[in-house]
Amino acid sequence: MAPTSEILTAERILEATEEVLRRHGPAKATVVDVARALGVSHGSVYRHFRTKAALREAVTKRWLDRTSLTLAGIAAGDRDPEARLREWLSALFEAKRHKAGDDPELFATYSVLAEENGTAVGEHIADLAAQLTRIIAAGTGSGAFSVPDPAAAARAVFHATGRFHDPCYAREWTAPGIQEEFTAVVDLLVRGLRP
Amino acid sequence: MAPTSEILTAERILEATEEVLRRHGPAKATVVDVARALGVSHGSVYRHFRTKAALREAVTKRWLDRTSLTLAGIAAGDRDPEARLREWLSALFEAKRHKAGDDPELFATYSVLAEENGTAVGEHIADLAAQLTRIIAAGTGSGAFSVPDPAAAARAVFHATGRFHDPCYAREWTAPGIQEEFTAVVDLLVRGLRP
DNA sequence: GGAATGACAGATATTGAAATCTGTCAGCTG
DNA sequence: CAGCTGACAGATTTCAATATCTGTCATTCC
Repeated sequence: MAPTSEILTAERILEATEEVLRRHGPAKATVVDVARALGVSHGSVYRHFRTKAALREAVTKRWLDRTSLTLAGIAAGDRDPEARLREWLSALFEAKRHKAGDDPELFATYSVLAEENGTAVGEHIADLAAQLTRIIAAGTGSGAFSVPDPAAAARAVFHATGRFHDPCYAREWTAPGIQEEFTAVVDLLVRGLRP
Repeated sequence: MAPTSEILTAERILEATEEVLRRHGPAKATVVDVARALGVSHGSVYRHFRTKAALREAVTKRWLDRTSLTLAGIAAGDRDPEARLREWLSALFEAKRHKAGDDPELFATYSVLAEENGTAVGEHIADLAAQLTRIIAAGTGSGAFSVPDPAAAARAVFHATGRFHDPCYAREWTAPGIQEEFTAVVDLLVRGLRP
């Protein structure tokens, strides 16, 4: 089960940590568990990550980066900016909603990790805001949108749609009518961006 | 300290409960504490409130109603709808921000109460949304706004400004630049409401 | 010699017994 | 007799002893 033959890398530790977090949850996942899963002593884990907090932060970053990547594909698309904006926001909502709905425990686990890694989350949000900025800037270029500051508008759009991507609202994502709420907010924002 | 002379009313119990919650916090405030503060036995409290949960819900409702009342004054004002909308949203944000900033512990206490009383919060939100609906409907009447469904638009505006009134964002209300973020979101929404 | 180990000290979490609390109700009291 | 009390059973919380974990480092092992 635990291949001691392979070299111990940061990558393998991160994978084992994700598995331990999935199995035990954020409160009970220990460094000793991770070491056990890898068939090494916990001292070896500390050779690659200075503290438990650093290990958890690295796992959090990996998780956040995976979402960023999917959305980056949409942001870089060639559809007209308004459609791209709607698609991007829908994709973000869909992704979050499915993660929360398919495996609530795992989602709760990563929500806890996100809570304790404000910095990593901040960078992730900055990354997403940058993607939004590119879409909105493309819109101002093509005349589809008209805003004084695309970056500020992007942050505003991101904040205004928080209800549909912030984990603290996860429990409401299964409520009936949530899709209509989402559409209503996006429609209002898109109208606000147009000339 | 505890005037046993007066008649024990639901009102007096609610006041004592607020005081106990303020002193001990939501986790340690017990029905026995409330009874002690009133100089009566805890059995008497149960004569007015069937359960501890019912008592806490009543306190929550009172607290929420106090906010609703202040805002109702603005919603019923006679300024032009756009100014009234901006004023109403600013007042909501200001009220929350001050409550959270002036006495963080009390705010945290009431946030916990709100968490456990989803129904009361739901009614409060419906109430606020109704106030917003009145403002927006006035705007569609005067031609300041143009929306197909004022009630839906009101909900959308309320949800889109969640970052500036939902307790789960309280920690960000002291961040520098929050006022600019607020203005950016409100500007975007107001533009979206205009014809 | 570079990577891994495991014993260790201090910090944190778990556990189960004791204390407190919730909700009820028969009876007291004014 | 309407309102209040206080004893009670079962649920929940507290607390201190016990166990586990984190992070270090001298030592071991290829």
